Amino acid sequence: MPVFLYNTMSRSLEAFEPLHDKEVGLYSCGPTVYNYAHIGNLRTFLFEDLLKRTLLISGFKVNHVMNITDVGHLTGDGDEGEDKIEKMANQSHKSVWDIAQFYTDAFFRDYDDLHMIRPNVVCKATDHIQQMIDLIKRLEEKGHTYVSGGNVYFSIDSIPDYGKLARLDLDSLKTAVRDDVSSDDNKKNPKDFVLWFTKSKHGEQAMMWDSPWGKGFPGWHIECSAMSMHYLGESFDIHCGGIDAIPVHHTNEIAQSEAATGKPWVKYWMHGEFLLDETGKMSKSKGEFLTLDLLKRKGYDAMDYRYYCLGGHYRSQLKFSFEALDTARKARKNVQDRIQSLLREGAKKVPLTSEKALQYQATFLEHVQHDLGSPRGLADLWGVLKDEALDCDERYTLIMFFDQVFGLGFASVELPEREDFPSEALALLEKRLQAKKEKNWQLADRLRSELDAMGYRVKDTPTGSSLEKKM
RNA sequence: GGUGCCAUACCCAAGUGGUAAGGGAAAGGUCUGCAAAACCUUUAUACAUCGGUUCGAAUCCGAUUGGCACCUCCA
Repeated sequence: MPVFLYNTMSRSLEAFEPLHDKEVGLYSCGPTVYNYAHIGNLRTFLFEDLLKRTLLISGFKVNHVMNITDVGHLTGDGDEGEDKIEKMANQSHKSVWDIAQFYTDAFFRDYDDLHMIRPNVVCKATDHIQQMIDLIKRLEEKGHTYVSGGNVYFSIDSIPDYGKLARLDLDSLKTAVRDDVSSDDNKKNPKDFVLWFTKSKHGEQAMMWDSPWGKGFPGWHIECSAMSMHYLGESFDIHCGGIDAIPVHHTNEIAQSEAATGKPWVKYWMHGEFLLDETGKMSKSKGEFLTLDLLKRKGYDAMDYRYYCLGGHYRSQLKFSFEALDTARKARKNVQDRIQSLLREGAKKVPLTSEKALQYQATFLEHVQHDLGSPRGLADLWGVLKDEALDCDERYTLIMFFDQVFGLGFASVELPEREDFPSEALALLEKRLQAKKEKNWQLADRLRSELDAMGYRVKDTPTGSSLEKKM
């Protein structure tokens, strides 16, 4: 069963075939480390993790490279722009290196919390300045560049197919439509973009390097081209990122990469849709800055957010709300409760042999291999949890198999231990049991509400009473 | 102005031309001293509207209405 993926380049579903049999070169656009990631940023990384896990379970070997943008990502265009990290450093009176390190660390804490499998290579832009300079030199030799106003520009008119990924109609595009972006008069074509800056209105920066064009710093797009080719070769399989990267960032990456090598660069382009909030696109400046840390402070688990994201397809916009997150939390908890009751029955992993179990496995794979159909996969999970034709071991085994794709940590679900509860709560529970025996319902009910006030729910079963921490 | 996407039950949300997944919520029932939990059952003659193609459309085409994103900060 092949894996079908939606390729932005062809705007259609394609059977996935890597360039080199079962080895996949995967490059994902990493974070710009000037601030915390918000949960919308994280959704894109979760999509990429889902992609990687789906490829892994389908028998591919994945070589995953992700960049860290720690220089060159400007707040605006041309020499108007200010480096995002430099700006943050100035505001907080820290060095740019400290800022980059701080937010890189914060990013990977979220990454780990969300059970995302770390990339094989994480590369920082500032460690690959030489590769970028070399790439710009190649472009220069082939006549794709010009120097104007002190900066090196890529000339989009030097290639025949600029904008093919986004299907841009160059004649009808407006430039600088947004109020906060002004056009750059140094450009021959307003769509040209900077490869190397030596001039910035904001003057000397902390991050500057010598180059054949003078002391300066790289443009934003060049880092992904230089590093991806450095680690994955001049042609590789999959490049992914957020949907916003299509018209500019990825368009420019393709232009400069293919102009430099003369070869097709990336075989499959994949893009994750946005997570929206009530106001529309999620932002770091307006409204509540929704970080994973904030969700955790509000009492959610990182896995609640992961479950929430899996419930929607990666190519659909998802409108975030705490109500929706509550739903995901409840659903995930219900899954865990069911796993616990399987464990109570002594569930263990076994080889799957029954026709029914194998059918579930095949159906699940078909769903996730169909352009990462995680919502269908979750429905399959519920099917397994509820299907009494499966025995306890089969169900447990299937759940563990599915979780290789979900990454929801179901393998670490264990039976709750009584010791998890404070002794005073257990003492109250014991007293209530006694009161019940004596048919002292008043006392029993009072003890139950006391426990409730402490945050514990009493569950009476035929075999006795137990506690459960309320959410 | 250009480009792309979306409108499915109370809410979230899948749907790959063949007769509407799943979750949450709610209601009824079983159980219970009463609750809670658990378990069972129920909840879309139909997928924004109007046309068209087809034996057959939520799925394809066109128009209309409403919403969103992008067009050099952006995941």
